[in-house]
Amino acid sequence: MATIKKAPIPCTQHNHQDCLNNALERARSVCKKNNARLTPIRERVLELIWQSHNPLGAYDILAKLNEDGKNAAPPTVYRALDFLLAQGLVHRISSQNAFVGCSLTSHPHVSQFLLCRQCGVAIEIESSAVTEAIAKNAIEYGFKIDADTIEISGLCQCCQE
Amino acid sequence: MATIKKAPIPCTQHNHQDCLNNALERARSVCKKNNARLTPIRERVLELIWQSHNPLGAYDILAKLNEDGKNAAPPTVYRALDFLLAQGLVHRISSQNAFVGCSLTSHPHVSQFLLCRQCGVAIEIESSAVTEAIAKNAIEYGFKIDADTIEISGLCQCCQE
DNA sequence: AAAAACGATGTTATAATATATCAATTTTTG
DNA sequence: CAAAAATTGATATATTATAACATCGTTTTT
Repeated sequence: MATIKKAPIPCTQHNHQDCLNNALERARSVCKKNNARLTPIRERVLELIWQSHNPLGAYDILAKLNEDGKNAAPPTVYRALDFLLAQGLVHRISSQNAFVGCSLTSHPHVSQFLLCRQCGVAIEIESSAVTEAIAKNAIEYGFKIDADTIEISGLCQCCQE
Repeated sequence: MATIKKAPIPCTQHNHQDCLNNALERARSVCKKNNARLTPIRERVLELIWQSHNPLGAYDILAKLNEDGKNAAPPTVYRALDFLLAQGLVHRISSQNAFVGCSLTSHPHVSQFLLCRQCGVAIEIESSAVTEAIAKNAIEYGFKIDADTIEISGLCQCCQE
């Protein structure tokens, strides 16, 4: 029954509860389709990551997880992250050793982000022009691409005042 | 007196001594121009990084450095790396927590690599099409770019047999 | 040339990120 | 239900990176 609409620009005012709900709903649907188990821990980790559009470190996730009264250890978080990464539900932001929810429904192997160095927001983009330009270049070198990882740092719209 | 010629494709057979010599010579020239001091430690670290076209971890560099009989500590290496990064002489490969020599003479703020998951080679590319496609996308989001970081993983030509 | 200022390095300790290993438990499968 | 497989718990440790302060050397100023 969900209406298709353009996702909001993360760094601008928006109803973030919608982002969270969409992400969780999509996670359930993806896992069902892949016959993968979205266990309570995994769902909780995804929910924590989606508290904002800013990448979150594994140990920050761990701390938030343990605010519930649990006493989880690092492997708990990293295993949940591995699962979510494999399902294409989160992305790893290498330049920050942190993790952010995937905003897109397609191309799970492509990861293209604009990262604000001020407020920390991660804006996921989906540029076929970029993907194609890279593919073209790879061909020149006889290189066979598995995965794109693109992390562009700078200042988001809101942080340019 | 150096003849301008196209750099070899790193994963293919080539006279690597030339790569090393070019890199060191360029380092001296860049540092002179920037009025920066290419001290013995810094030059040695750069030399170690240029032992191959594969990104090298900080602690691997440290180990090689200490093979000379020294007993350096991590900060020694990280400080040298910070310097070399600032001079645009090496790049950080975030997805590997490793460092590789810069093969190009221009655009020190742009970092575009094809990374072979088999042999580990890092092929630095310089695609204005990619850069422009990203710039165009950033404009859509009102995003002001500081630095591109592009790390494409896959299989290099030599590893596709 | 002596003193001061600055940059580079040495040294120790520790922070931050990530994984290996094995045991216990839960879920699924036959 | 029993066996197999997947998930989680728990402990230890590996890997990557930085903070803080002391020392040394070079350059600049007087």
